[in-house]
This record gives sequence, C-alpha cells and structure tokens, in this order.
Amino acid sequence: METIRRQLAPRVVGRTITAADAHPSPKFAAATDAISHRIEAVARRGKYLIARLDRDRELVVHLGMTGSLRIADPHAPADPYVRGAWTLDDGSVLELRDVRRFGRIAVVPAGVYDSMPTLHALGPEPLSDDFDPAAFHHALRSSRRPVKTLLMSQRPVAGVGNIYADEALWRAGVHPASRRTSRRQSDRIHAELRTVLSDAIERGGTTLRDYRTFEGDTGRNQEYLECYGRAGRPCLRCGAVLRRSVIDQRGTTWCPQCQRRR
DNA sequence: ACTGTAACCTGCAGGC
DNA sequence: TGCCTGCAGGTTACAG
Repeated sequence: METIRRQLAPRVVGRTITAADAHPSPKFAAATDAISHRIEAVARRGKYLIARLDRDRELVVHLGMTGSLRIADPHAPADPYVRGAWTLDDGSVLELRDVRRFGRIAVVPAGVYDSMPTLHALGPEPLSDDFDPAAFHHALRSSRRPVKTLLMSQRPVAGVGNIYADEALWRAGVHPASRRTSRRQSDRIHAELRTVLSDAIERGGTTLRDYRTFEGDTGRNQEYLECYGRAGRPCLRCGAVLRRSVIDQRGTTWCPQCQRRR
C-alpha cells in the first residue's frame, strides 16, 4: 500500500472529485460520499489508504486481498470488477478494482474510525520512531495468543500481513505458534519486521497474484521471499525442510530447525 | 474484555 | 472436457 500511495499521491492531490460510482454493497457504497470534495493529501496507516479531503473528511480505502487502484483506461472494455470509481476534475477516473470484494471504501469525519475497528485500534507504523521495542514487547506479552496471530491483528504494529509475518518470524528465528515472547525475541522480530518491510517497499511490493502498483506494474519482492510459500523446500539458512501449518486459518510456513518452539 | 471460529467473495490450479 | 476440492496479500461479526 505504501508503494501505491507514493505513485498515487501526485496524480490526485489537489484534484476535486466531480462524480463517483459505487458497487451497491455497503462495503463500497460510500464512494459517492466523496463527491464535490477536494483531495488535500494522500496518507496511509498500515494497509489503509487515507485521502484527506477538504471540509474535514477522509476517504479511506482498504484493498482486502485482491484490490488494486488505477486510473481508468477510457478505451478499455467495461470491467465487471470495478467496485468504486471517482471522476476527477482533470477528467481522469480513479478506480478501485477488487475481484473478491474483501476491500472497503469509507468516507468519515477526519480521524473518526469507529466504523473500522482495526484501523481504530491500529498499532504504530513499523518504520516510524513510534515503533518502540519496549512497547512492542509489552504488546506481545499482553496476550497468550500465538505470536503470528498477534502480529496479524495489526495492534502491536501496523501493516503486517501473512507474507511479511512469515518472513519476519523466520528471520527472527521465532516459532509462529509461540505463545510467549522473550524480550530478546521481540527485539529480533522488531528489527526483522523493519528490514522485511522496508526492503519490500523498495522493491515495489510483493506480487503473488493480483497485487499491482498504481502504475499497473507487478512488484519485485516476490523474487526475494525466503520463507513464505517455500514449504517443502529447504530452509535457506539451515537446509531443513520448511514446514506448513495453519494458524488462524492462514497458511503458515516455518523452519522446524531455526524456529524452535519453547 | 478476551478467544476462537465462521463468514464474506471469486478465480484458479490440480486431481480424477 | 467437466466436476470437485482446496487454496489465496484481510477484516469483521458473533458465540462462548
């Protein structure tokens, strides 16, 4: 989402939304609430894109699993998967395409996120100074749930999904199902998350299937994944066969040798 | 206030 | 070829 934000911002900041269309589902219907507003800035919190609008409103977009943002091609045939479209005052049309409809569009008073509980309780940005090792350790200690579940909850830290959770835990040598995290372990996860996420952003994101940058390109980070999706293949650190299990209904890959449970 | 589970959607790959 | 199963970058509602 950070890659998308960087490319999107210069294309839409300063533009006024003159018209909009939305899929009838309540997850997308709010797109039309942005009509007549001017886009002042494009920010991001975790996986949520937040366009600041005039008159103290925000347009919030989440891409779910299969969402992408793009400028519509006026010559392309109709696309049945467009869930929201905003016409800008330069004539261009910004589209949210989302095959599975797990994404979401909201227009809210600035900073009022009570309709989106995960955004409302979102943890600190992983690449900011607010991501504090002591507070992170405390957050991981505050629950008995598996450490991967906690990371995916977006509360100890923002923006960590299935790929980057597996990558960071593998690099940190922490078992994803571990229910107690030492300070040493949380410090390692903290550091590896920063590395994994900043590298992925530098490489334009991770394209497994649907992900595209705002310019329509695939990312390049999938070429550098060391753990995610490699179950059954040898660990790049120790050679043991990586294993696959399910945590919170999410496929999870880990190394039985490097990520010992304790 | 916690935790675990099901639900929301569609497409695709692989097995038979 | 066609049908069926399982799987997929996530969040939210609901039951206990």
